[in-house]
Amino acid sequence: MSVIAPTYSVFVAMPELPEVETVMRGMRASLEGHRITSAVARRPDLRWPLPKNLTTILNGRRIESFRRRGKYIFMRLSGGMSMLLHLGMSGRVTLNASDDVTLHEHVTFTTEEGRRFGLIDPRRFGAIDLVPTNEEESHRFVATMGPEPLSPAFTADTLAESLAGRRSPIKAMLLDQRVVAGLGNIYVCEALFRARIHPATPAGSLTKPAIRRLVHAIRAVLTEAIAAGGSSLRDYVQPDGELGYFQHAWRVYGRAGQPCPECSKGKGKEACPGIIKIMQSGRSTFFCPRQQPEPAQS
DNA sequence: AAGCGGCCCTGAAGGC
DNA sequence: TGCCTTCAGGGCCGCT
Repeated sequence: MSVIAPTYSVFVAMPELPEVETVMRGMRASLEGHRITSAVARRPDLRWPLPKNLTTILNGRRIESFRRRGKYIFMRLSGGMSMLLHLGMSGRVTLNASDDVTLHEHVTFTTEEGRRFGLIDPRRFGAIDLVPTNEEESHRFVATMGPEPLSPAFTADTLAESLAGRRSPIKAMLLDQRVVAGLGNIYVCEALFRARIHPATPAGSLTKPAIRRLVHAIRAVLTEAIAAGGSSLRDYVQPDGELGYFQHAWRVYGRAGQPCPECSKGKGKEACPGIIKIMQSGRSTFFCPRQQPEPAQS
């Protein structure tokens, strides 16, 4: 008999790559090798209709492994089937929680080994689908997705190629999952700040040094956030959920009106107006106008 | 065809 | 206190 960890839930406010990675690691630690003995779907759809035979197909299968692609989690099952999971905006996973069904807990399954998995998603922007394991990469959710930002395939050269000729603001381009996988509003803001790039810069006008800084900044912020989320998951065993601790490391996101953490360090900080918020394509963008000046017009 | 706005959904937060 | 409006955003859809 295996040791069952204390009850906990994995909560993330806005699941981007690091949060999805954290959730996937929690699922792997709790569920890998287990056999599903019951599955329940309490509504027919999330963002899209659930597979009609979802619970029937899950039932009896062994959970063999997990992997992440962008913001999607693949749970590979015995018999050559994979379940895709997207947490949308408000997705939360409970593992080994109580038998009580939580509000907005749309899907639940339990394992022979005594684990209970629950997917809670109030806004229902999340998704679940099934796909044969050998066809994972051609599933419509991931087929057109760009490179994993932490993989060797994501380089200044490949990013420059994607951005060439594009007049959209770099902020919008980085949110496009076809350009690079897994980034959302928070980490795009953070990466642009670290790379000292104005979010409205036309993507195709970025210089190669700027693109190199951007690739480095994206890798750094994601790596740090995964480390923080991981430690949060490892240490965190309360039932009611809490943000991973990386939220405290945000330098610009959600900090409108506050001093810029970079400008505050150096001379001339009185010339910095602090972090400001603008709207781009209906999304909020946070940046420092002094660290990230508007690009020179040419 | 690139680019952009609208839409889905619920809960939190702010205004009066 | 309570009701109302606004905002949050991932990703798809449709219009230009």
